[in-house]
Amino acid sequence: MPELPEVETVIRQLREVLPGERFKEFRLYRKAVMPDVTSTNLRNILAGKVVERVFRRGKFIIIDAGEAPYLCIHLGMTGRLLWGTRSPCNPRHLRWKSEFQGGNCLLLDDIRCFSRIRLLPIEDSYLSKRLGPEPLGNGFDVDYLREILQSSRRTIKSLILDQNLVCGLGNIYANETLFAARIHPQRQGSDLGEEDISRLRASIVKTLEAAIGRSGTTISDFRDIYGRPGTNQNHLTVYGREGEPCPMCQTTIRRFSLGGRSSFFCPQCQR
DNA sequence: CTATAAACCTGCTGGC
DNA sequence: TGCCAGCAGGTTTATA
Repeated sequence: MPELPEVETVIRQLREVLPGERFKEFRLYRKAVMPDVTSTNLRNILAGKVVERVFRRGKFIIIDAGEAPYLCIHLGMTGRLLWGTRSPCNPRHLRWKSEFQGGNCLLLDDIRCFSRIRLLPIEDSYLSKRLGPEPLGNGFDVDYLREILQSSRRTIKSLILDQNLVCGLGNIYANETLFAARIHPQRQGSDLGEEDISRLRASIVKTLEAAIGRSGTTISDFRDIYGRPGTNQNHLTVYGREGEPCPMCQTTIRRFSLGGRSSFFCPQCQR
């Protein structure tokens, strides 16, 4: 579910409510979502600390409470972070909860339990070194993109999905972006020319920014912190549209499997 | 180096 | 109506 635009939607809302909140108690209902620390341990480390800042790195949500390790949350496929003034009666698949002094709550609701919550040392090596640059940040320019593409024989789709190379794209936006750039998902990285690279970069930025402007894509599971869906699903060009006409040329959109994931493309527009 | 499959989970849909 | 196969926004690890 949550790719960069959905996570961005969530952190922008968290920024409105979390700073100033003081951690009090934690509940863990499914060990798998927080494998490295117990809730008792988490309380010992964070209780009494005040949230200072919330930010995003790729698809990770990071809560900074000052002189403490970062609370780092990844929503996996079906994770939702829900905000409540008290414990809401009905999060269907409650896996984890953080209670704040004063009665506010942050809940993790996740059907499939692929979400992960961890404590990370400030300046964690994974976030700073292993994860690629932000596609909407300064490091993601044409020179960088050319550098990572021209030396690789991998398909362009697997390259832009690789979080170590550029972070935040998932299957929906990889498909949408390649359509916008008129590039076939199976093209080899090293095969792309200067025009392709430049169009690809612009398409990634444009596609992600448009989706953020629409508060993310809700196929079925994504919700913001108040439980509301996004609207970008009404603007998808190829994802989930096998058999339908291409919005540009009316050619029938096709689907095939690449790296175990569905790829949608227009055989006319994308070469 | 690159690609594929499986594993981790649950729920929904479509075909028979 | 009921059952089962297949599929789903992600990531990591193993295998070829």
